[in-house]
Amino acid sequence: MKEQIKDKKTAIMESALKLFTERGFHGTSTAQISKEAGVATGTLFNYFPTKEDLINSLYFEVKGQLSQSMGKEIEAQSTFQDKLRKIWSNLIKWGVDNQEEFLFVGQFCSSPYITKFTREEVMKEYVFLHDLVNEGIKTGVIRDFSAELTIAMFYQASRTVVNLILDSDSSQDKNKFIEDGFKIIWKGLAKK
Amino acid sequence: MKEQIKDKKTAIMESALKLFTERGFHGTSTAQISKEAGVATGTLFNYFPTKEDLINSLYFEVKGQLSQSMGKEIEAQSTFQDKLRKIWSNLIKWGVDNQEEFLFVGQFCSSPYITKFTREEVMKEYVFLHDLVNEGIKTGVIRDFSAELTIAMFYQASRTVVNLILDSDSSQDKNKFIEDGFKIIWKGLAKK
DNA sequence: TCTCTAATTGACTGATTAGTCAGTTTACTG
DNA sequence: CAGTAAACTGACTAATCAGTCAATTAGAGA
Repeated sequence: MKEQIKDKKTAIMESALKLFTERGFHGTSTAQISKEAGVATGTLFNYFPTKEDLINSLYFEVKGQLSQSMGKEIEAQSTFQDKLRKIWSNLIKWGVDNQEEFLFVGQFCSSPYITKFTREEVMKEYVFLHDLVNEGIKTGVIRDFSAELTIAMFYQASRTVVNLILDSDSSQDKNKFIEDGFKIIWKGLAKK
Repeated sequence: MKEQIKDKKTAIMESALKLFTERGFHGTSTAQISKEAGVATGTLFNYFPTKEDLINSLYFEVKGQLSQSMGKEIEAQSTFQDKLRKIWSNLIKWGVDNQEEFLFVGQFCSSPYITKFTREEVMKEYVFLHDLVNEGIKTGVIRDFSAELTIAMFYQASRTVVNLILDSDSSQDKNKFIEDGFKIIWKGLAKK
């Protein structure tokens, strides 16, 4: 039964994710979500007391996945620049490979749903990025701006590149965007 | 009567803008909008055949305002860097001074409402930015990346800074964010 | 003042919404 | 097998939705 539980719950979350990115939060009804998941309406409310709970759970789930993908194989990188480069490509790969999740995060973050509390709560998962940036500043590899600004500029730049890739038809532009995007943000942040 | 028309129409648009940023598109009903505007429901549908028409009109209106603010006093600037610097501060000033409009644009652009067509349609207003960037590339002031990438990185960086300012309590951080943000994006884009 | 036209109104409609709950099925235990 | 607890169902509800339209109001010209 444990397996069943997970099956239905994930089915609901997957359907919700798909429909939310297609039609928006309020544009998607709980009835549509349960139908798409092949589940009764009541089951949805068994797992998520309200629709807003579902949206929030989805956001934490997706942000967790993103944060995990982001940190992959960083230790294997020797220089600070290589580490940042790896995070850069991890972020972009995640966005391109998980288009729905990527769009969902964008939608959620620009929506009135997100509170300052939620944003700060999620930020906790990015402590290691914060530490890395502070280390880079201390060792003089990157310029001494506030870590908040540095991280935000870096993260949003990666989102910009993903959006360009998703809009672009040609797949050869893809790598150019990734390379050139990093050139821009790295030169902007690096000390020399 | 001409005056009346404009009064009611703008009242509707202003109320819609306010409520959309507070509660999202689907989260705001046409009844709420008309009530807030001090107008009957029927009047709203007199000016905007459907709710989607209202949202779209609002987007074009707001983007027009933004594009106008962005280009202010550029001719007065002599160097290319000064021009970009002016656009940078214009963009940020607009976002900070027109918070609702700023958030609305963000919400709309990340929503499923926006089509590739709408995005391209709005892009036409930014031809002068495109020209400026191409000129910068040709004269060797900025690095030779695709104008699309350059503009997107620059524009999104300015949005990032506005978001940081809106989240920040201290007003002395504000100028620091604007200054440092430009340092980052300029060094990233400039040739030397 | 009267007339005509266009703007405005808000009660109304059929459809849809988030969420409920009494009853049914399922799977495990003893 | 019987007993039980939890998962699951879907018809149901009160509220709300986008959009309509017949009736009313207001202003401009004669």
